[in-house]
Amino acid sequence: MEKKDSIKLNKAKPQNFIKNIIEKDLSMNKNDERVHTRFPPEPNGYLHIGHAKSICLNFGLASEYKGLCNLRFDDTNPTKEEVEYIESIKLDIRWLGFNWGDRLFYASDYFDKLYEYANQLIKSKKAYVCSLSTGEIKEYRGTLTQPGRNSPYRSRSVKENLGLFKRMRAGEFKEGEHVLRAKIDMESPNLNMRDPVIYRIIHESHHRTGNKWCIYPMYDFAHCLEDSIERITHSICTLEFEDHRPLYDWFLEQLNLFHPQQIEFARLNLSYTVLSKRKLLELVKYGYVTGWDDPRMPTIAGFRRRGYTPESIHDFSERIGVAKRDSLVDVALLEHCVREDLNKRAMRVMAVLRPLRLIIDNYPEHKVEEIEAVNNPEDISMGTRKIPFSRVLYIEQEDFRENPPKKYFRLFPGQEVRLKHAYYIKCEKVIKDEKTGEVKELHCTYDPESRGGGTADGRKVRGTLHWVSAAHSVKAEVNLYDRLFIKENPVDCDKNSDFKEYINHNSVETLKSCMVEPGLANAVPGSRFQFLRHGYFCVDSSKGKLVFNRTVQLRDTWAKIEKSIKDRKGS
RNA sequence: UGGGGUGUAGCCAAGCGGUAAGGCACCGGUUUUUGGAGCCGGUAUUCGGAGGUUCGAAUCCUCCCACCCCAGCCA
Repeated sequence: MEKKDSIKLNKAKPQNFIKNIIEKDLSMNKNDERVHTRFPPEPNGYLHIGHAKSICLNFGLASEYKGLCNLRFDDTNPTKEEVEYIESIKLDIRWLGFNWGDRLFYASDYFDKLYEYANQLIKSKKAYVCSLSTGEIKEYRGTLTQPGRNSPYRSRSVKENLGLFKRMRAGEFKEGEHVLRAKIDMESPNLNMRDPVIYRIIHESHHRTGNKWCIYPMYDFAHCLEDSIERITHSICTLEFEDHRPLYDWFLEQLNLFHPQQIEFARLNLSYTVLSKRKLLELVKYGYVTGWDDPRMPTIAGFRRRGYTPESIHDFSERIGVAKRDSLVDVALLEHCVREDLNKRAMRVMAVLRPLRLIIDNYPEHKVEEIEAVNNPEDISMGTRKIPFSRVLYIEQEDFRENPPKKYFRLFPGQEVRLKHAYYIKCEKVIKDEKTGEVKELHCTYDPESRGGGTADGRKVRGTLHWVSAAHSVKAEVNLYDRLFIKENPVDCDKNSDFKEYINHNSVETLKSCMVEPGLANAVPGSRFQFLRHGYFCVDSSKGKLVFNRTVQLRDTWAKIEKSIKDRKGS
């Protein structure tokens, strides 16, 4: 009994090290028992599934502990940022179902304050204007194994620094002429502490502050202060910032400000794709994909167009957990998450992707019947619909074999199968192209007593095929997607090769002559369906044409059996 | 040969001195008008390795090994 209860509890509340920290803080009354997180993207690209993990984490933690989560654009570098990205990021977060309320902030909102803090550091002799060139700064910094050397400008007077910094701001200098640096320790084993640059001159217009500024704060200086200003309690970021934490803490201590806690977790890696803005940008720029929202892209926009649901992405991010270990999550888990979600929600329809004509010889020529079909066997409340049935149908090419392999229980000469929702049919004759030998059409007979898919004599058939009535079906285009890369971890390559070498050049197959049941003619863009026995598909918005994108295939046991038969033969 | 991290099944991941959760994948079986879904069952004598402490170690100690991150005026 007791064991059962504890299992239930674990299931209901999976733990991770961040929750442990928060719960400990809460129990010690730290931060007045507040939990306040933030999601701080730089608007320099589209969000991907790795960001979704961070979004779910930050907003999820806030809601679980009755706290708040801010959205903050970390726009401290005008050379890389664009308004287009801001809009896409907001859209993606909303689509995921999160709400930042009235807490939308920008780092650039704090430029005045940040400038004040910098002056304060100068006054307390903790910052100085350095006039070394970029190359010289690098040289003075030393290496991983050798300590750095003090800049000759390190001992400038407070007065001189104040004056120079003011003139930097006034635009009196060219880019690179001077920087403001924190005065810490050039011999620190942590490179980040060797007098890091905290302000640099950039003569470029900023998307929000225009030409008001020509000096911009660096991440390390700005981020901790932004967090502090917003009274963030837990500042969650990825592992590569672990080395920056001492600096994060240093600024807050020097300025004696509210001190959020930085916590680092491992970023998401997903098999058979890449998750870095730089690499995704390359795919877009060089035309490997059609854009940031190409359904093959691991971007949130891509998954949306692919037919993924926000719920499935939440579920995924819950299941992968949060830890500090570098990991490569199997994309099969993500696929499982959408299947599970869509299985419960998607309406079943029949669509023949590669049509093969089938004529029922003993069915009256002009007769049309309306067959009732269940919309979703997982959810009877979704009701039923009528589908036309007639003498000439289309079935799937792969549902017929003239010479069936072992265990094949679809249609072949002499074999009886069921047409889903309709009748039993038996294959009587195969018409082939005389020259190519290609199967052109099938002639079958049906059992009028089997309407609805069962017979009075109770005889069983193994196979059930989907079909559409030729005269009533609607033509559609279907995009079948496969993984974008052929290598599980495309980034794992030696120095002289590139991740692009592992691109799967057959990652999309477009079928232009698919036949779908008539009810789909007016399907709304974005709506999702299960194509019976195929997978989940969603309507892509495109002018005039009916286009479906395959979200994910159904599990295919037969494909596995067939493969194992082939493998056995081969060996 | 500097510093910071991380090693639990094929892939994730819990575990915090009391005798290895859970999910995905995989393999059986059952059921089925989707070769889908469901249901039932199986899969780590052992936690990177070697020592040590302890009645008892994945958990504590010591040494070793492997992998990741850091030398932007990017974030």
